[in-house]
Amino acid sequence: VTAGPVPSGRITSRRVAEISGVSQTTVSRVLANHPNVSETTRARVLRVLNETGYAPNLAARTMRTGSTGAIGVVIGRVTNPFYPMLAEALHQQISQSGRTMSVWISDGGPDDSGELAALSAVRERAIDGVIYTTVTAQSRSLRAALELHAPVVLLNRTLTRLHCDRVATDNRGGAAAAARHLIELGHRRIAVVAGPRSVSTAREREDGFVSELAAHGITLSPSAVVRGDFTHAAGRRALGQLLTDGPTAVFCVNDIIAFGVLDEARARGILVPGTLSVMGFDDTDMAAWPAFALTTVQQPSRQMAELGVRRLMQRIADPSIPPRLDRLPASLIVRGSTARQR
Amino acid sequence: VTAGPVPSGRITSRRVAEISGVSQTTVSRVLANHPNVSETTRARVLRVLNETGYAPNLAARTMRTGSTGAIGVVIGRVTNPFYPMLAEALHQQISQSGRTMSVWISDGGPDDSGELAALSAVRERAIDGVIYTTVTAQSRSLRAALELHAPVVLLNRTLTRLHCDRVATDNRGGAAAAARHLIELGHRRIAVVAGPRSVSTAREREDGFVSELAAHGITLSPSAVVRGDFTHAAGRRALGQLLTDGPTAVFCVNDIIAFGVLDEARARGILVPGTLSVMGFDDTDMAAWPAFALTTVQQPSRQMAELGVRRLMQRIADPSIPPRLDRLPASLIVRGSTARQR
DNA sequence: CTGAAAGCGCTTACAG
DNA sequence: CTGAAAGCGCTTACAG
Repeated sequence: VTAGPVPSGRITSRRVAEISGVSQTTVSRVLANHPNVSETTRARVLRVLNETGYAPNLAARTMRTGSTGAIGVVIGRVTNPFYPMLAEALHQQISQSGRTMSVWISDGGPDDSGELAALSAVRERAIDGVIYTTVTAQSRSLRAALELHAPVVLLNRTLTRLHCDRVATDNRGGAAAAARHLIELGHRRIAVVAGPRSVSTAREREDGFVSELAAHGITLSPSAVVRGDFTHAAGRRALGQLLTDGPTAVFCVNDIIAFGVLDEARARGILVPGTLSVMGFDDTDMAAWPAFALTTVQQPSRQMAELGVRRLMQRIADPSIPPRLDRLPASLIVRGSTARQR
Repeated sequence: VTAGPVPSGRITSRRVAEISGVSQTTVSRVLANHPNVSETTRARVLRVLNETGYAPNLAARTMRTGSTGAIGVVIGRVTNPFYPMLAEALHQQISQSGRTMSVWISDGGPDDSGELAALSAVRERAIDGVIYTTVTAQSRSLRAALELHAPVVLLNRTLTRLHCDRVATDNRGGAAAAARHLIELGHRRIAVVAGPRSVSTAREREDGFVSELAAHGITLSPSAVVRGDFTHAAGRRALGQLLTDGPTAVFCVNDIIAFGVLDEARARGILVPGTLSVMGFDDTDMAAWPAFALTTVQQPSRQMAELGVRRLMQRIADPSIPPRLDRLPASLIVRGSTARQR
């Protein structure tokens, strides 16, 4: 009887043991820095380890320990530059903790293939846990993941009343600050370019902005709120629709939409901020470029990433701790795209 | 003697076998769609599989088959939007083939931590192979990976005289097309914003552009070539330095640099394309926005991703095939940032 | 301080 | 058509 799987090709700890003249157990002990190894033995094994360029087989280790060292990240499409930024911040945190990052790109639809694939990976124990950044109210696989008690953290976009760790920006507070900024500049005819109500970030920013206006006695006509997706093209289209109302300021629920609005204004010869003030939300790199000089609300993406990864590690270490919701503060960044209303 | 590793918590094929009243071997056969299973047995096992929500343990499968189903991707920083674009294209290809994508972010330095971590992952057999997109002449870990005969593909940036699969854009050809475009528009005082000579893409584009100018009898003074990194800030700085020469056109070795040049021109009140024509290379999404309307050279990033992943699969399937170099054609995209020299 | 042995959860050659 | 068994390469409790 000879069951013959594919040989590794690479050197194993057993081979290192043979060469060193010790047991495989001892090699494992040296690798784990176990104290109970004599100095001479340790030195001998370390030399062989170095000479052979031994690297432990992760699958074997995973099989024994149950931990893969990989973290899944479900991230939004690159058409919104906020996601690459967030992905890079997450990568830095995950790498720093000595783990690997597996990525799935997702739009956050009801049966999104990225979310499904990530769920599959948790179920197959290919990853230790997942950070979802683009869930929507329709996400079906998220519910499945939670039923399996998979280690999950919702970052950026969240869902209410879910027994699950969540890390998000204080979107309402940030949007309220944006509203106060425009009010202080004397704007009264204000428009909003919003997103789908099923997306928490868009909804919270829209509501936070509208509430703050209301608190200052400003109500928006229904035609002053245009809803689209998170793209440059949607921003361009939205401005076209809003112009009939003749607003003096437009608040966009994220930067990429604001860039679209700015570009449409540019194409139509509308002066920003002279004739129209424009605001965004995110503070992506481009917002600071002279082409846009966008007044916006900064999301603390590094802190979000740091806290999100930390929460996931805690969840993996102890599945019984009660889920937490963290809201990180957003800050107003004033640039050249907003000005006093004359 | 009871050696007690961490229990999986999730259901195993052995447990499915118990419930179904068959051997674990039979469960494996059903999972593998093996023909030698009676229909009644298959139906019974499938029902239990469904009811229990069984998912195979990847580490165990990897241990047996030697394949992880994961592909590593080493990608550049998000400060250059070309990389998120390329990463998304690679993700699509990798997902489509039913595999997982592990990501490392790298600057491509001599001992870059991202490259090192990716090399580690291949050595530990955590991934089946790696696609490097940011190697430089200094990359040390790449040489180590090749010595180990790890399945490696160089995508985008390559190195010459390396026994290794490479997929890249025809950078020289694309840059030559850019040169002809400017010449046809009547430009003679032309400047170049180049990158480090150790980076193949930057070097090939610079050389291709300069050679084509030379072929048309135009030689550049040394001060007409400014070298920087691939950032918006470097583009802004470069234009400041180039202005003393009074060029009528600037070719930038990538889009992000060109955006910096355009923004510096905007900040200084220099009219584009009236006073200055500007060209880039990549054709990132933003290049088409009214804010930039950048004439540029399009990289075939989807085809690059498709071919890169295919080459890696072939390499994994058969390590003995001779390495190939694929050059994909680049195409000129004319927009509003270039005009006839008056 | 050191080693023999169990076992993580699969796949697959072999026997019936 | 079905099952018992080997073995992938580790970690770790147990014995000495």
